[in-house]
Order: sequence, then structure tokens, then C-alpha cells
Amino acid sequence: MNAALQGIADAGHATHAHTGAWVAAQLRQRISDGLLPPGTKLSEQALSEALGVSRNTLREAFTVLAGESVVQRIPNRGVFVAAPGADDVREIYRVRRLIEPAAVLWGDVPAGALDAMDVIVDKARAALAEGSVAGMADANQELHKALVSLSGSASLDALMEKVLAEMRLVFHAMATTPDFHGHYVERNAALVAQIRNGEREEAAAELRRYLDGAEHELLVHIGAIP
Amino acid sequence: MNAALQGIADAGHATHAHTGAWVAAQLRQRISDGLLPPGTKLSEQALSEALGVSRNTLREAFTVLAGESVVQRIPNRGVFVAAPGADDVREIYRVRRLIEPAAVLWGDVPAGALDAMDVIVDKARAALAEGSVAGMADANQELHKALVSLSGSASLDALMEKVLAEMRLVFHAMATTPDFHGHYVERNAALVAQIRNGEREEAAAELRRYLDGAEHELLVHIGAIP
DNA sequence: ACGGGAAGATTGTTCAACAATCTTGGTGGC
DNA sequence: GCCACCAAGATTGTTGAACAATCTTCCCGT
Repeated sequence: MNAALQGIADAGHATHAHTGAWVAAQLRQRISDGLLPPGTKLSEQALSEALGVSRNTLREAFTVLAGESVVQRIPNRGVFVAAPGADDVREIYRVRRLIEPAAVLWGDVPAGALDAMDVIVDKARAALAEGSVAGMADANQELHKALVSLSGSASLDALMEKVLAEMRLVFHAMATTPDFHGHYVERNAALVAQIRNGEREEAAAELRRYLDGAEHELLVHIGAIP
Repeated sequence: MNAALQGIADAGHATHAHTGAWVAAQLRQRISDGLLPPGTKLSEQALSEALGVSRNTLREAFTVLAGESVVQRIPNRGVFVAAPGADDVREIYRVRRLIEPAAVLWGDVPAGALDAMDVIVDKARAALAEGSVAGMADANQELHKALVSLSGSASLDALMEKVLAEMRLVFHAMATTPDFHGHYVERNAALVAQIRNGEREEAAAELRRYLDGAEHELLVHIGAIP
């Protein structure tokens, strides 16, 4: 059995009425943390025993995760942790390049939102100072999620969350994890400053260039571009 | 048993490997067509018998539809066809007001896309001429879906499809179905013309005003605004 | 080495049972 | 008459076992 599954059942779970959702949450967490890397096969028998739930309940959790594209279901073959490729990266950035600048351009900024962004930027600077790549990645994702939340739309927040989860999968699939985020710490800070100054159009345009560059950098690293 | 379910089992369905998806598709269709109006309770026993599938398989379909927000699941109470209210309408238009203008502004227009839109506009005009409210509604949805598709993103297409499905539910929940779309036929045509002329910013701005007005009109009709 | 095919493993679906929760319809007190 | 309360029934949530369909593996004969 995969070591990443050991002890999952320890966290007591309520009975009746949400076991399927609980299982889905457990798997989502393990996948997001990289304990179950992209491409891993999720065997029904092994998992149902490890989690202490029936195969039927486990399959319900699979249906949920497949709906979120966290997992890929191949008929009669099984369920696998999603393994995003170059095309998926392009799709991720198509979405980001649309909804992030749009939220910056047309969203309204609730009181405190900019201060909250400053906190995130400081967190990124601290992570940069101590050389924590994971810390910078987290702060970066948090900031861009905050940008989208300017839209005020729960659906777009959910879409962004899904996209960022897929980004984490892309990083988990990489052998080496170079420092993608270091260059962006101050660029993020500048972006927040522009929004604070009301320079929405400039911020949106800059953000689109930013995302173009990030996409290119990522595609180069996974070998899709020479 | 609800008459809308009669004969569902007639359409032969493949066995092994996608019964759950097939059931979900059947229900999605019935709901989208208005045969199962918002608020309808979907009983497990009645439905599993009507469709000729086991309760387990039916529940898998429910999980799919709940993930799409087509259906609302209340623990230990049952599954109900989603019944969008005023807040949901506002959320729908938050999304539309963001992704539609963004796609118009930043999407690239593939060859033939504008001609395809012209065809849709003509369809809307024909429906208007013969007084077909349903025809205009269909053409209108088709056009706005085409606008979002300028983004080139499958995820955004999917989000738009979900939003439009929710719009259909809003209309199905209304007692009377007044002519919302008549005024918009020529406005849609003008929008396409602006895009063709390369007036992207003007088109995006006009589209945002358009959507603001449509939201207001709809909220008034469902009684959320005096 | 290579294609074919049987044996085993895995997934897809159903059924029957039980537990937990909700709903319904009295029942009694006030 | 009205309301809290409670028992009985109905419905949902979960399980385990069984079987069918499909995929995988590995052995065999050529």
C-alpha cells in the first residue's frame, strides 16, 4: 500500500450524511500536498480498505473529484491523479489571463482588501528572504486568488481555486522545483500599488504581460518550448 | 409518479462503464427542458424504478448533478431541482459581466467566428418575426456563448454553459414568460458589428451596460426590486 | 521472439440489509 | 382549540456481497 495513505483513517469522521464528501476532502488534501503525485493510480480496493469505507462510498468520492478534474477517470481502467501537460498549462493561463485582469479592471475593491494584499506581499517577501520556495508559491497563489476575489463572484473564486489546484499539480509533476516566484514578489507588490492608485487599466495590462511571461517560463521548463 | 419521467427508460442505454453518466444526462435534459421544474423533489426510489437503475447508480448521477449545481442536495432530506433566487441571479450577472466583456476585449477572433454569429443573429431575427419567445431565448444564449468562446478556453466555455443552464432554471421558475429578448436582438447585432470593426473596447463597455440593464430587468420581474 | 489465449485481477452495477434521520399523524395536557 | 411531545412509517446514507464486463498478466505453442 502507498505510504501516503497510512493513517488517513485516524482523523475521526462523522457517520451518516457526508462520508463521501469526507473521503473526497481527504484525497483532495493528499493530492494537493503532493503525497499522491500526478499519474498515481487510485485502486478501489486498496483505498477503500485504507480509508475504512465501502467501495460504493469511495466511488462517490471519485465522482466528486472527477467533476473537479482533480482526478481522471478512465472507464474500466481506473482512477488516476490528474497529470496536467503542456496543453493544460496553456488552458490554465488562458483562464488566468482573462479573469485576473478583468477582476482588476472591473471589480470593486472592498474596504481592507488592499491591506490584506499588503499582508500577503509581506509574507512573500519574508519567504523570499529565508529562501522558502514553498512559502513564496503559497503567497503568490494567495495574492492572485485575492485579485480574482475583487470580482465578488463565488463562481469565479471557485474557478480560480480549481485552476490553482491544477497549477500545484503541474509543480508536483516536475522533478526539480526551481524558483519561479522570486522574480514576481516585487512585481506583485507593484501591482497592488497600481490598484491602490486607481490605475486599473495599467494594472490589468501589466498583469496580462506578467501572465504571458509566467506561462512562457513554465512551458520552457516542462520542455514544451525550446 | 411524475409524468415527466415516463418513458425515460425507452432510449436504450449502454451497459457497463457509463450508466451513471447516462442517468445524469437524462435528468439534466429533463431539467433543462423544464419538465422537472425548480424545486421538484427527486425521490431515489421513484427515480431508480422509473429509470431502471439501482439506487447506487442513481446516487452517483446525483453526485454529478450536484457538482454542476443543477441540483441541490440536502443531507437526509433529499435531492431537489435547483431553484435560483435573486442572489443567484446577481451572481449569474457578476460572472457574465466579467467574462463576456473580457472575452470580447482580449479574445482573438478565429476565422468564421463572426459569420457564425451573423447566422445566430439572423436566427434571432426570424424568431422575433414569428413571435417565438423560446426561439429568441435560444438564439440569445447561443450568441453569448459564442462571445465567451472567443476566449478560446474550454473552462470558461464550461462555466458559461453552467451559468446559462442556471438562467434557464430562472426562466422555468417564472409563472409568466414575458419577452425579455426582443429588445436585445438588434443590440446583439450591433455588438457583432462593433467586434467586426475592431472596436473592442467600445463593444466591451457596451456589453457591460447591456448586462447591467438585463440584470435589472430580470430582478424587477422576479420581484426583487420594486 | 512473437502472437494467442486462458486465468486472474480490477472495475461497473445491482441487490438486500441495516443505521440514521426526517416526516407524519396521533395523543394528551392545557 | 392549540401546542408540545412521541411513536410509527418513510426516506436517505452506508455497507457488504455478488455477479458481469473489461483489462492485465503470463504462459504456451509455433
